[in-house]
Amino acid sequence: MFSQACKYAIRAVLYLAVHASKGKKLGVKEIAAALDVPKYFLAKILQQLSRNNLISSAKGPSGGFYLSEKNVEASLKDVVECMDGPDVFNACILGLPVCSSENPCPLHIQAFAYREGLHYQLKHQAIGDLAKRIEREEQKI
Amino acid sequence: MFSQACKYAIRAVLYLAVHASKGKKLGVKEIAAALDVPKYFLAKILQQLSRNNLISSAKGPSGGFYLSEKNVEASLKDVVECMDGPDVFNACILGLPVCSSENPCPLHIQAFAYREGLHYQLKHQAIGDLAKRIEREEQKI
DNA sequence: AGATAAAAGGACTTTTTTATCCTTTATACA
DNA sequence: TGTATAAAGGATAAAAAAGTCCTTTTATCT
Repeated sequence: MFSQACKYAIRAVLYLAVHASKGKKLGVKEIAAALDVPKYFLAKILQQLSRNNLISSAKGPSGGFYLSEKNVEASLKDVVECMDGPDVFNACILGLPVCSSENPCPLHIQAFAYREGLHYQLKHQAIGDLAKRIEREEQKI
Repeated sequence: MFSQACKYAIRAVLYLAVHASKGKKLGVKEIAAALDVPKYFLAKILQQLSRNNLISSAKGPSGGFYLSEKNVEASLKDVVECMDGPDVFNACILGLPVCSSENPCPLHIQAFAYREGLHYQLKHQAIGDLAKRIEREEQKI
């Protein structure tokens, strides 16, 4: 479903949402260690998220990554599309160039409901709200 | 979700279910042309499916691929697991090593329905039945 | 101003996936 | 029995994804 980079991105964003803030930035090293993820690869991913204004960063001593108030309002759908492109939730499950409700591939019906469901959920939940649930339920990231 | 090889495999199997039979075998070349898929790559995929008894084949003149009566009773879940391994429908969407209903990742609830629903549908529908529907509704493969 | 810390960016390597080609084996049929 | 046909199998090539390293830029603090 998601590329490795996208998985790391989602986890990093959620980790930042829970553990960082403008006053408490986190460096790549810390995040990579906490998530048990390759450090340099994660650095690239955070760069990309930062360039696309999905996370915030500061250089220099006491610098690092965090989520601004604006960032917290975005959704994981934005993160996913930033990493894996805009078609993740629309592409045909069999890779057919044309596949829609009018012109469905043999698995369209089976795949549509579920994919669309995930899409909807990721789209309509703010990262900040998700983070609150994660804290409340003490979920691992 | 599925690897390219897996997508080709699903399409090839359905194509055989609709267009081939023991009395009317199809060669790689024909199938590849019909599906607009790389020929040699498809050959490898058909080999693998054949080795795992998900499709049938015959060498020599008037040889080719087809589905036996047994093959037709299998499900696309078998095809998918043959190509992408047994964990496709169980693996955590974020790649976490432990992720279950008891110990859910932050996206477990959202993803579970999606994956499990597709899994169920692919598992409980025989390839032969799917093929009938494809013919009836004149769907593209 | 100088030293240090951390992200940004570019270049590169490794691994995996996708795709191609060539040789061998099996079989049908004249 | 020889020839042609088609899958099976092995080896390799090309492309994409994952992962690493090095240099530059920006900021902080003394």
